[in-house]
This record gives sequence, structure tokens and C-alpha cells, in this order.
Amino acid sequence: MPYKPEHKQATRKRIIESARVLFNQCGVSDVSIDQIMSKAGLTRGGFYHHFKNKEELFAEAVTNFLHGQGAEMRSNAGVDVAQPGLETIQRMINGYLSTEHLGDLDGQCPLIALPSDISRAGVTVKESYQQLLEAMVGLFESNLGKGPGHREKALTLATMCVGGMVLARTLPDQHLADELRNAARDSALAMLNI
Amino acid sequence: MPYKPEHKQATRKRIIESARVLFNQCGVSDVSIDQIMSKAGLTRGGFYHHFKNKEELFAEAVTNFLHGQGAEMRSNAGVDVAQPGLETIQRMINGYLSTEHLGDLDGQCPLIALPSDISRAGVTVKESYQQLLEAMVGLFESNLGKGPGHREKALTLATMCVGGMVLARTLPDQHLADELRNAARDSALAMLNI
DNA sequence: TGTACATCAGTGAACGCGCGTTCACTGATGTAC
DNA sequence: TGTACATCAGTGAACGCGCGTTCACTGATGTAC
Repeated sequence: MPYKPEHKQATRKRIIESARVLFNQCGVSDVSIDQIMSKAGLTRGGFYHHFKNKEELFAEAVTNFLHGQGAEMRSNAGVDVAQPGLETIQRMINGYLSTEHLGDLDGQCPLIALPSDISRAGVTVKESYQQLLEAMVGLFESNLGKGPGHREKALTLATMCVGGMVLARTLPDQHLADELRNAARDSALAMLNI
Repeated sequence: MPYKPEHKQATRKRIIESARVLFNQCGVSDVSIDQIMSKAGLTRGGFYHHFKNKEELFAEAVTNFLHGQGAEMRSNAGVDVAQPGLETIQRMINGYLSTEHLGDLDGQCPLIALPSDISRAGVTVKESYQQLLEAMVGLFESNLGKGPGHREKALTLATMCVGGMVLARTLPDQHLADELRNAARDSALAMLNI
């Protein structure tokens, strides 16, 4: 064995992480494999030793967020399955629809950055994306407790979080963007008390 | 004058309409000027007699929807400023979050089809897009009547409509997509009675 | 009414460029002796 | 412990291709006489 097995694994991780950031910033079509490899400190030729093609990397990048930054976001929100409650949901909503999250082009949730790219991608990518949404909905659900209508409420909260951020990203008028994002956040928080 | 002035206008309209449909289906980056011109029954060379570049066409395509299909959608919902009311909003929400709208890749609202593309586009495109959102929010607002909190409610309804459809587009599991879309619709309708 | 002409919408070959992907190679590494 | 070697992660030149854009042209049209 010329290299230790974890060496290739580490390089692979670096490529995925590089791709995740660039995709988040510029979208999938507008980022080249050259750019991704350069950012990872490599040259283009090595790409195909790690991935079948660009689409496979795309799916990996979304999955990587779910297990990396996504998990971090969840712990930052103080999510604790052992001690569920509305306060946890409030922190999740406030964090997701926050100014910080809007400005974090590198670390943002791919649900916000890449919806159009996903809707046109293959099944593997979509499945990674769905896992991410299901994680979000699942967290809302488990912290709402059991009962009729809670599933629907969890799905609606996810819609408001993602929808509010997606729209805020597209609006050139910062004031309107903030107004919409705040409206989505306040309405989401208000739903918790019904 | 070799051609009547309305001749060039008509051709321009045909190019914009062709672009609007193709952008809706495949996104902006993945559609070429060749494809757009072919669909309009023309060859690529003529493109630059009508538009400065692809970005300008993109902005025109969004604006065109606002004045074309968008206006049609509004009249289909029975929107009538002279006779505002909750029933109008209900029709708008039901129509926007309908299975028909989800399946209508050609005629769908660009707010749903192109959010990622818009967020990375130039100011002109974003302004066209914002006009579309403002038209939607304005219709909700005027039909909710005057009063505190109605602006916020209108913005939230728009978020739920767009967010629900954007997410439904990305989910590979049709059942989950329908569940989410129905949850968004029912929650939006429920908001009207508060 | 008929014809010669100027206009310009539309054509299609050509351009340079960057893309995704392939492939013969190189050289840093861990292993066997 | 020191060295020769096999492995394979990573290199970079090369490929065919389609892109956005340019430009010299063509020919259908409305107009002037």
C-alpha cells in the first residue's frame, strides 16, 4: 500500500467540501470541475479517481452538508431530542431565518441556495436533498410533541423557513427582503402558540 | 421602410416567449441561444438584432410573464379589485398550490421555476422578479382589506405559496411532495380566518 | 398600375473559449527483504 | 536499520464539443416614381 487508506478519504472529503461551498455560491452549472479541484488544492485530472461524474459529486455535497454543517446548525440551535420543546423550535426558526444565515453564502443550507438546480437534477441528488428536508421536518415534528395536526404544522414551518429565505435571496430591495423574512419568521413563531 | 414596425415587435415577442418556456423548463444556464431561436423558428444570428445579450432576454422573459401568463392567472382566480374579499384569496392560494400548477412546467410562475437562477442574476433580472412578487403580495394585501398585520399576512401567504411549490418541485417522493404542498395550502387558508 | 430600389430583419459560417472527460505519465509513499 | 520496489493518488496535455458572440451576406418587403 503506497498511501494509507485514510489519505484518499481525506482528499475526497476536501473535494466535496470545496464543491459544496462553490455550488452554494454560484450554482452547479456555473462551477467547473477545474474550479472545484483548484480550491481543494488539486488539479483537474484527479477528479475521476474519486467520482464518476459531476452529478455524483453534487449528491455527495448535499449529503455532506446534512452530516456536517447541518448537524452543527442543529446543535447550535440547542436541539436536544431528550428534552424537546417549543423553545428549541423557536431557536431553529430564528436561526434559519436570521440575517447571519442569509449572509452566509458559504455555509448556508442547500435547501435555500440550490432549489432550482435540485429540481432539474437526477434522482440521487434529489434523494439527498429530501433527506435534508426530512431532517428539518423531523426535528420540528419531534419538538412539537405528538398530536393531530402537528405533522402538518411541521411541514408548514419548513415551508415558511425555506420559502422566506429563498425569496429574500432573490429580492434586490434589501428592505423588502428583510420585511418578508421577518414576516415569515414572526408568522412561524406565532403558529407555535395555536 | 422595408418591413412594418410591428413585424420586428412580433418576432421579438416570439423570442421572449420561446425563452420564457425554455428557461422555465431547464433553467437559464442550461438553455442556449440556439435553442431559443430554433424554438422561435429563427436562426441564432438574428438574436443580437433584438437583445444586447442573454441576461437582457432573461429579464424580459420574467417581465413578459408578469404581463402575460401572470395576468391570466390573476383573472382565472377571479381577482377583481372592485370587489375584494377572502374568496378571491382562497382561489389564488388554491390555484397557485394546485396539482395543475405543479405540472405546468411551461406556464408556471417563474417565482417557482427559477429562484436560484434569479438570486445569481444581475439587478435588472432581480427587479423584474421583484415586480412579480410585489404583484402577488399586492393582490393578497388589497383583498385582505386594511388593518394592522395585513401586510405581514400578505407577505407570509406569498412565502407559503412560493415556498410550498419550490419544495414540492425538489422532492423525488411524490407522496411527500403532495403532503407538503397540501399542508402549505391548508395552513395558508387557515390563516385567513384568524 | 407597374417597376426599380433602398432598407434592414434574418442568415449561417466563423471566432475564441471553457467545458467535461480521458489517458499516458510521474513521483511520493508504505512494504518487503 | 537501510534499500529496492510495487502501488496508485495525483498530474497536465489533449480530445471533441457546444457555447455566446460577431459579421459579411441575402433576400423579402414597403416606398418612390
